[in-house]
Amino acid sequence: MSKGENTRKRIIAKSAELFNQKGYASSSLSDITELTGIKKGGIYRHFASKDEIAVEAYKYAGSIVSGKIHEALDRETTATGKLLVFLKVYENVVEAPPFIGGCPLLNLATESDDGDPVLRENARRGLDNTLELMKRIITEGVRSGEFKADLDVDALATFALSIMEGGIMLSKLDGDNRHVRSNIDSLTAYLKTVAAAS
Amino acid sequence: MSKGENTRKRIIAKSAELFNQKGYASSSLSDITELTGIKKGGIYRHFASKDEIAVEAYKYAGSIVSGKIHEALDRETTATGKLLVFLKVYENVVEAPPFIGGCPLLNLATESDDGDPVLRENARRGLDNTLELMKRIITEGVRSGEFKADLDVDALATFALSIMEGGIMLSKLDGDNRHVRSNIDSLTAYLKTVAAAS
DNA sequence: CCTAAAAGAGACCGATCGGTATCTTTTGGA
DNA sequence: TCCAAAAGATACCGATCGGTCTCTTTTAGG
Repeated sequence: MSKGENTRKRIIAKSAELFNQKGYASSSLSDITELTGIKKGGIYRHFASKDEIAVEAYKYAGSIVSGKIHEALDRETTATGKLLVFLKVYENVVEAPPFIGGCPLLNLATESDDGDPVLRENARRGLDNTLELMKRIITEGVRSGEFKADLDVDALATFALSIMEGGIMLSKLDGDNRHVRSNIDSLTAYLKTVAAAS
Repeated sequence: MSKGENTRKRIIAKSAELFNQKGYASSSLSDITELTGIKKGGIYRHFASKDEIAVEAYKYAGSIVSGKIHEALDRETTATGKLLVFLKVYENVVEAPPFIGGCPLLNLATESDDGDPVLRENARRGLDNTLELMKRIITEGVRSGEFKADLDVDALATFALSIMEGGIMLSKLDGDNRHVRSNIDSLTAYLKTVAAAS
């Protein structure tokens, strides 16, 4: 890996942490120069605009979180267990989120849903990917007989992701993990009600 | 009401719409002068800082939403019906949210949870008030025998609010109300599982 | 109707914004 | 080892940021 590639990746990594905490609009190029120790001239050799940095930074943050989710997914054998992974990854969101600043999808979505179209499109793709992954898990749960045959797959995916994102928002604002954690229990209870009769 | 008070309220109302859509950091004083037709000199006669405008604007947006929720609450007689009101107020969030830009609590929370402490404190109070209102509704549902006696009141309040906020985020980003709407159905189903046996 | 106080306009402040052009340093392959 | 290309620093750009100061206009009570 060339020096340039290395630098580019360091800029992306540091910017991702910055953006996911302060938000895109509140973060400046000067913040990035401070964090990376690279002056503006050096940064703009690797990126065309602040927007391009933001897009790459978001992809990076998303890939980190996605990686941790997939790791945890591999350790689960049931659809129920796999669905709960999405919440459990954030069960210590206050002190130890999978990526500093919390859920990149939630942060980018709320910042861009009435604004910047290119950032919004990236967020939309992240939402779509996550929902699709959940739906595959749920569909497999139906196929294997773990869930009722007439289960509404889309509705459950939306429900689980909403609970996850909503819980993250509450816990981060409150500074207390209890919201995410109690949502894990509540969703667990709900999943039992959509399980196939045994 | 004096001319000054009137102007102050107009600035707050317009700023609230602006902030709830673009976010606090992305909105400038110049945006406010354009929206209100009042120059900076005039604006700063009524407010000490942009922060003060933001605080008042958030209170205003919150009071509008709160008003609509309470209206709808009065039309419901059961705890189940009242809890669903919080989601139903947002069932057309894409084209017709109770306040333009979506849920002020969600927007302010995600923008301030790693930043501005005074805005964050305001968001925290909004969260607390909403959860308390929900808990009163749930407690009354337990007392009246609508819900199981051993129901975890805090957990259900957290659950319902998470579903509401998460659903709003998904629907706004996706540009489709189906997430909020399917969450209404899912929460309805869940509430039946915590109802007292009949 | 008069006038003092309230309200608002306009011009300006230093700081910082995102971005660029040019010059210097570093890198790594021939 | 040399040297061209890659990488980065420095200095600068116009625009806009939040905020202030002063002057003019409007308002409303006596």
